[in-house]
Amino acid sequence: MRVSRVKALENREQILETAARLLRKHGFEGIGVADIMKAAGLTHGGFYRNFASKDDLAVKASERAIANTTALLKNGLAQKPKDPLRALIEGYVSSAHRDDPGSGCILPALAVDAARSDDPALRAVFITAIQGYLDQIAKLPSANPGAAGSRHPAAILSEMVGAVILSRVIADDPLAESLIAAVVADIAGPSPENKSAEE
Amino acid sequence: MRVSRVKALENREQILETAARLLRKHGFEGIGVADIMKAAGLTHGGFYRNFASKDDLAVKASERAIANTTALLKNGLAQKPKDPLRALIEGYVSSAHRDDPGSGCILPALAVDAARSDDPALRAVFITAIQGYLDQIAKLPSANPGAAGSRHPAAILSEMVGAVILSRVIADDPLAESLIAAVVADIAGPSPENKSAEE
DNA sequence: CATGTTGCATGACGACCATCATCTATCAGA
DNA sequence: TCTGATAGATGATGGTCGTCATGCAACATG
Repeated sequence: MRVSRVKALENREQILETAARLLRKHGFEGIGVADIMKAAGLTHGGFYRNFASKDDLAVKASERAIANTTALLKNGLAQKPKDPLRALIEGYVSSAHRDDPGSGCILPALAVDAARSDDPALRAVFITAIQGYLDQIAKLPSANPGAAGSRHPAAILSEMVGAVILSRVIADDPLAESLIAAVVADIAGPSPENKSAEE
Repeated sequence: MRVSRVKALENREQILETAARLLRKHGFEGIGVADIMKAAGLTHGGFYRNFASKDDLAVKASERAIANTTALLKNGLAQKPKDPLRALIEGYVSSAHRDDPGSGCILPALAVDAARSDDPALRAVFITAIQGYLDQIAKLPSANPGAAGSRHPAAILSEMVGAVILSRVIADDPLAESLIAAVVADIAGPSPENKSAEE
């Protein structure tokens, strides 16, 4: 079953995108090569012509996932230049992000799996991702020049990641919504529409 | 190979403690029943006389892990009644906790695995654990009655959990230490010994 | 148009896994 | 002391997994 070169490239793309989604959803050990290939519309046979191993796929798919979400992030922030920190947090710490790990940030989805791995290449990908987030947050104009002061980017990122993970555990429990609301307010301050009621 | 009743109880305890440690270290899918039993000094044969399934063990071992760490927590806090929030954070967001997931809090270790699970019993255990932490934090005398104000417990817990997870990813990188320091200072304020240099 | 090349399907292999059946040696109660 | 009960060892089973060998059909080059 040979296929044209452009089709072969499309297939590889499809494998990468599918893997990026399924690995985030099920974890590195929660889904197998055969299932990923099947979801990509192929059989498991051609896998090792595209990737050296499942670990190799994990690295490439993680890089792809990061690239996709950072692109989304930049687009989202560019459209809301007024309060970028709030825009970031409201998108990140949200029920939509909680309910769709397959197309969300890799940190709440896979950081724990990466921490358990002893593959240096995989860890490097995640370290770079963390650094990227920290740099992005540091560049954000401090949205809270007042009482709360401007916090260290590592503190903000930790809170974002932890909030998404905890909200995924409690998921359908009403507690999840209040947790999300509390964290958004904690980082970005009280929501603008309620601001007049403050002080 | 029958064994006395007290010995049988000891064995069950040993399985639980070993499982609580190894599951936190490797994740629910990262270690098997046979390896847990071997580490507990037994063979895999007697497992199903003690537990209904591996999922059942995951529930019981998670409960055990929570009981152990909350006991440690209460002891630690009782010995430092001056600034309990700081004591909590300095113990939780620390390189010691980062480097030993096997005897640490289950939330950074296993919450992601629990979120992926569809076992209601397992999820219930983790929801209870989160609630317990939130209640404990809420009861803590607000250590920052000043500028930073008293934050929502969910915000503090999210930051704690996220910080430990991220620090485990970057582990040996020097970035890990600065992340820990930044988060501790963010939650508990500047460390007391440096306090005179503040303001 | 001819032919060597190659992407992918089929299928198999060995390792590992959760689970269970069976056996046996020892304990606990009479 | 005798005997039924049982904790745990041994071993097997069916399933899943990552990985690879082989074969084929279609492409790209001449």
